[in-house]
Amino acid sequence: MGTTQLESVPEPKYWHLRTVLSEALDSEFTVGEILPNERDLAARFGVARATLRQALEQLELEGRLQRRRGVGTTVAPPRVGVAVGTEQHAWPGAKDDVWQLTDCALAVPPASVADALEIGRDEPVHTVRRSRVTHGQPVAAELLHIPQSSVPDLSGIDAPSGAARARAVLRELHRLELEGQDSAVELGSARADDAKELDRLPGAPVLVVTTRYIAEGRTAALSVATYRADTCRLTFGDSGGVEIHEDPERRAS
Amino acid sequence: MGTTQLESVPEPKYWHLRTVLSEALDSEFTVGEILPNERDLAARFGVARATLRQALEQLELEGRLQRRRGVGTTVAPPRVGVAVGTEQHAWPGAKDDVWQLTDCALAVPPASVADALEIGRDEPVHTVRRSRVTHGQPVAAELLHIPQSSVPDLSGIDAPSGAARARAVLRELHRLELEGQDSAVELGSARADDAKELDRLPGAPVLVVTTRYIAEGRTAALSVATYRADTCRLTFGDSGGVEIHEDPERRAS
DNA sequence: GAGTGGTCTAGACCACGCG
DNA sequence: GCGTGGTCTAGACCACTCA
Repeated sequence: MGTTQLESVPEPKYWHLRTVLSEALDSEFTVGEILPNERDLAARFGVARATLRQALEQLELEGRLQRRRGVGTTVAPPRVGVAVGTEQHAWPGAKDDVWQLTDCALAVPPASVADALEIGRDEPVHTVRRSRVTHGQPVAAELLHIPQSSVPDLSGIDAPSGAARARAVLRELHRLELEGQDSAVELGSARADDAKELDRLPGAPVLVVTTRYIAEGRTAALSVATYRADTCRLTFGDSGGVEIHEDPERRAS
Repeated sequence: MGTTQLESVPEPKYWHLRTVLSEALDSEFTVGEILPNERDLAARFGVARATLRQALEQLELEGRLQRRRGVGTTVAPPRVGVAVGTEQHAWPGAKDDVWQLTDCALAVPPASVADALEIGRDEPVHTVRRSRVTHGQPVAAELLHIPQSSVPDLSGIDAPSGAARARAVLRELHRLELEGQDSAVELGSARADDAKELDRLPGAPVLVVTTRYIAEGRTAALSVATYRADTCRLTFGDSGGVEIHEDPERRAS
């Protein structure tokens, strides 16, 4: 390890502070423990509160800290591994699915969704809202867009909205044969409604997972799932959720 | 771009500003165009520079803007899709691999890497450094950790380091039969050296992809790849890199 | 050297959770 | 009502790029 040396160009205070705090978290704090408040910490390190906050923001982004207004700053537990892709593809809402259905509505989607579904921009689609909870914590909010052509036989469904309607839409969707799926992950920021569902403030960093479900040679459904970036590690592949715990900043290499 | 309007709303100024700027980017700017400088923009919207910067930071996180010290703020192109997982698993460095080998060294890895490789914490491993370039831009830096037990037959390799040695190590690794692999994605912040390679400042948000390569019933290699979160969309599955372009903030839903 | 974004300060007030 | 983190201000200076 031992890398701390004089540098021709001094690093920013907040960055140095981040390192110092990070090491303190490793050695002197336990998960869930409450840190001193920001004003005290800033005074202790002899910096302005804004500078201290910059360091805390970094650490929060890295999943080391959790801050809550009106409460305080606590040491975060290690990120939870959340399986988002498995070897065997499956429709959303298949059995042993971890999502909770919350709502369903028929409406015209944003243009980007219409384009991905390869439908007209004025064509309404069924949009199922789901949420995902792990270890008692909300980790993701999802909008699942299903064009009417994928579920043509929805007659006899009387529920105009709500979880009952969502179940009916998914049941219809499952009649199609799933031919494939692919996903993309990118960084985003939580809109107000997602933020609320994820128990975060608007603008909080999220990992946006966009999944296309292919059936009958076309995109039969499109999922846009918003995961809390601070608490989640998304796992893909054979052994979803199993213990890798690589440190995302790799301080000690 | 509108002028001095900022009506009193319950939402924070910087958030509203972000929305206003985002809409202006959609309608009044083209990719690569230079925005007015921060001092002018702040004055135009009647806010302090720090507040304006908070809005710009959000937009940069979302991949809408690119800021460079000494130069200015420009409108970013859409994120590039980067394939990081395919249906057919393959060793790193196999043919039609997009990575550039830069270096290789034998050293004791960080504890987290040793644990993931299921080796002793004092055992040295070969660490290959690679970088990935797309469309002329650096998008990722990787450390590939290979325990000595995976490449037992490295005699006759004289190069003590450098790309030549890296090639030799990978060639040896390919003699094993790859049985499986799995990946995890999480948010991190760039260390100084990765930041330099990615042409970003330290602490820049990155997507850290950790991949375990399984051979002979154990973890034969561990890759920790750091992707620029502002410019990349990581794709998994059948049709890596093909055109989905979901907006990560989904403004218009 | 001029102009840009990046860092930092020392304050102020606000919104929220909880007793 | 009090303490917390969240927002905001109006400055200052630094580091960098480029003509």
